Amino acid sequence: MLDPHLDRPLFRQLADALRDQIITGQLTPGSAVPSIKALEHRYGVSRETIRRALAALRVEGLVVAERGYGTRVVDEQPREQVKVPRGARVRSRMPTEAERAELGIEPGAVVPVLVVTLGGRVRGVYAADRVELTFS
Amino acid sequence: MLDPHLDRPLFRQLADALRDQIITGQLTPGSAVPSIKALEHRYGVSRETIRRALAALRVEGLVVAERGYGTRVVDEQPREQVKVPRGARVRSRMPTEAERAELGIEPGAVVPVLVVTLGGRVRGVYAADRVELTFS
DNA sequence: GGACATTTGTACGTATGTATC
DNA sequence: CGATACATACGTACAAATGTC
Repeated sequence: MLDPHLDRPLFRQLADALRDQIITGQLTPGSAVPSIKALEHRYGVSRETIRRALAALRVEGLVVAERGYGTRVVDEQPREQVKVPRGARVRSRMPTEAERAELGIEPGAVVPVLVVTLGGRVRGVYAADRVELTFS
Repeated sequence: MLDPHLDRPLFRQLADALRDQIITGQLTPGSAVPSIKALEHRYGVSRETIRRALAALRVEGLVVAERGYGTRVVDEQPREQVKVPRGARVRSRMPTEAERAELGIEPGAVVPVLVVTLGGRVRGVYAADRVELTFS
């Protein structure tokens, strides 16, 4: 399955394989990703390789890890519609630690924030996986 | 400086220290972050701990790593102003690999994308570190 | 509550590959 | 070509959180 001789790093090959399983529905939202130990046996690579592959998927926002429990495919939540006033400007970036805490972004989840400003003043900071901005 | 007995993991303490140096201007945009070896000596922790700290800062979009050269503090670019039409909706998420390639997001950089849709159809996908949406 | 197995998190060591200077 | 610097990948050990019996 994984080929150390390919140009692509092993952990990326593994991430590709798992991503494919998520996209094709073999791993469904909310379901558990096989444990690190299981993946070690399944793919014959070391723990670090597994962990880096899972870390890459976390960065893509596809999975979240929970200590003592396991890693699961993210279950998309219904999004709140947030109205953006005229004249506003919108940026997106990664949150600071303080923002993570305030917005309740789970440790291990990689979620951008949407920042709405009006006249240079911040009007709102939103976790990007829970809102959709509307311009109307 | 770093204290293994604190509740906070070493690599996060180190990330905090480096982030502080960036925010306070001791490490200026575009300047080099000390090399992994230098940081090993400076803080007395292992290479992996250093790398995880730097990885955390990359996830925050504060630094980028360049193989064979080093790690440097990101230099914020002037942002293109993109007008959003009435009725549009905007989401933000992490890019797919294909989008990364298309938008020219460097490997190792953690940059969200802004997705503008109108009537359910995608009108634009932008690298979040290079644009600001305006609604007027 | 306590004991235990499972699972992820953290942290160290070591070796090799690859790109830049 | 050599030195430097980051990337990948193996191994090991212990800590911390969770669930089960």
